[in-house]
Amino acid sequence: MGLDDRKLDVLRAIIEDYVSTQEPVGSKSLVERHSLGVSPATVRNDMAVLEEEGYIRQPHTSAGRVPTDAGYRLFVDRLSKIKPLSPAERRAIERFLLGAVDLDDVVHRTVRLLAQLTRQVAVVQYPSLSRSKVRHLELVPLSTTRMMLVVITDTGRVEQRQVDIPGTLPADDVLELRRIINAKLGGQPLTQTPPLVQSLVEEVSDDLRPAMTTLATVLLETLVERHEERIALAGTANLTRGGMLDFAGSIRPVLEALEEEVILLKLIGEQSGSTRVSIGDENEYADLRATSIVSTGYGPGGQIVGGLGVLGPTRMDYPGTIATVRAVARYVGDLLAQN
Amino acid sequence: MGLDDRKLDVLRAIIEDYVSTQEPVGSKSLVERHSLGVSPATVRNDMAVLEEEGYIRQPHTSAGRVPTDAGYRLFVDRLSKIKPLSPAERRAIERFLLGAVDLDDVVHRTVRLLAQLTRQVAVVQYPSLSRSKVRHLELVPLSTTRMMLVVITDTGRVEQRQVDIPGTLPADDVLELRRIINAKLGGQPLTQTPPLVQSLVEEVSDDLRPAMTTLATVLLETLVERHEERIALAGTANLTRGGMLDFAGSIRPVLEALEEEVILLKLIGEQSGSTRVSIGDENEYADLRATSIVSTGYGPGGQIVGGLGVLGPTRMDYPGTIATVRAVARYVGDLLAQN
DNA sequence: AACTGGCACTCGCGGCGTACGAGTGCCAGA
DNA sequence: TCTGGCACTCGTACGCCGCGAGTGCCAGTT
Repeated sequence: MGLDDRKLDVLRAIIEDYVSTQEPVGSKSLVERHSLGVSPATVRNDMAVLEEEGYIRQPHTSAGRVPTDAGYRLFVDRLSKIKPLSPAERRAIERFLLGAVDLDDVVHRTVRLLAQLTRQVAVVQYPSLSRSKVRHLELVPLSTTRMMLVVITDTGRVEQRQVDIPGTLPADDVLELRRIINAKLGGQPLTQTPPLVQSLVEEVSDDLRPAMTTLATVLLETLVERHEERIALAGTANLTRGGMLDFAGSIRPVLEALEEEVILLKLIGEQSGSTRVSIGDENEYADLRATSIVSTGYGPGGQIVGGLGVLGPTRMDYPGTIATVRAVARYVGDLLAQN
Repeated sequence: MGLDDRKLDVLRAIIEDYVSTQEPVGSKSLVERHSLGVSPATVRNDMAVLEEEGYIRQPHTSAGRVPTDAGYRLFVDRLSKIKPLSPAERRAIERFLLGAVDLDDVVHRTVRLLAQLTRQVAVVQYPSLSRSKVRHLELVPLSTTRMMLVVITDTGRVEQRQVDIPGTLPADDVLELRRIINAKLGGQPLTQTPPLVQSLVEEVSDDLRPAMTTLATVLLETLVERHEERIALAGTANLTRGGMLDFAGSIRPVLEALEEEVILLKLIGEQSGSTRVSIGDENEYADLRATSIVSTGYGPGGQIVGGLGVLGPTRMDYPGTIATVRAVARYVGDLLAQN
């Protein structure tokens, strides 16, 4: 038993045909469309073995074969070569991302670009605060008892919160608070800030203490506890491609899952540098068991600050999608490095 | 001819039944479910008239009647009373919106709340910059040749852009620029800023002029030209309710339209105070001809700073939806007034 | 031992004809 | 002006059947 080279060729051919036609593929059409050098009967024997091993299956007795999740997995791991991008695609990426003016813009352009190139649903995580460093903190007085706290990170993210100060605070004190906070937190990774924020309170004179205590609380909330991560989404309309033949007739659960930021973050968030492919069942969310996710990390230089990826039916063009996702991630990383 | 009261009652009954069952309604079941006090035959005559007048139609000869867009329009304008919200709904709104910490949070909570209550797709426009006043402008030096420009509006929006300054700029000059800009623009409606921004350049000494010119350009771009408006969206999964019987079998064009911010803005953006209902054909976008939009403006006090609304199949519960949209808008306005 | 051609078998799909029944329009009578 | 009755329409569900793609198996060839 085991799988010799020809059986693997057959599997690859089945997957390629099925991905492009979306119809179960039979032994006869296989030999017609690929130069396998053997007869349909031989292919049938190979198919029987592949089915026994769980890489393909028959939707019904008198139909052709369809890849299983395990089949796609084998294909992705060992049978497919990453397609190089066409020059047209490279140009599209550059043109699309060029001219982005701020982080929001970069993220939005990226997610739309990904959706358009892969014709799948695209997801981009904003640079994670936990991978960012504090570049600057600003305190803007809004009234005598209220100010705005603005945190700017080295990845370009800007978070802001309004803070009610107990008692009033002269302008000089505001400057002093700002100086102290920046001296302590500036340049520090956000993951390191909690102990530093705690210690802030001890650094100020007694009369500034109440204000600093309030600020410290808000800082911790803003930077660590709350909506720490953000997500951008595009291309949901692509779910309806292929006449809804994928997704067992209902894209509802998929749309619902896509509205849950928590789920999306688990899927594409905070990646390592390598590309990850999650196929069908491998996914931990039952609602997404009919989908595959291709995701990777991105960031300036070799550093990873966030994740991005696409989600589509298990029947997807893995080599092409993987290539596109990687290329886009690299371009975005370069773009961030320039700032 | 003309429509006497009973005919209008019949139309109302048809719409109510059709909205709840999603099936063409016949004369017999109508008299069974409503106390119209007449026989099916009479209802049939009324139906014939209503059909002639274009308020209802038959999908096919041997089927019941279905409301037309004109029928819904008449219903909304003259036949329906706004449903008062249930206490449970009021409580849900309060609970959901309470505890929002900043504008982003308010908008996100609002849009999810709307989607949940109406079981439709919800859209919320961020407070429009064109309806906002400048509360404060901040210049944050990031390096010797680059700074960040932060604009804070009275509606809580914070826009920021990085600016490359020609030549270097001492800290004192930065403060001076900030002072001048704030003096000129602070408290001004953003719509009034373009001429003011122009005049900024003339107000500074020669050595600050290049920097101020650059800043003025970026200010104009940020405040007026670029992505001026933002949108939040939720509940797209609700489009698939009712087994895709609405939308003529494909929700694809609807999803595509929802990804176009420009379209959404036209639909729900910058409203007057009154609630607007756009039914089916009335909509100018062909892709949305199977949908209705209920939208209204919101803002602190009597002022309108943005729009919000929901989008669903023409077969929707108009009285309930209108009531919910209005109630949510009022709560959000109150919330904004508190800041 | 591996491959091939041939053959009988399976079974999903599409087309067709039929019975059913919900719903209608019309008309004569109250 | 409303009502009951009646003939008519027509979309849908159902059952039947033939087609054909595709299979598994086997005997024969290399």
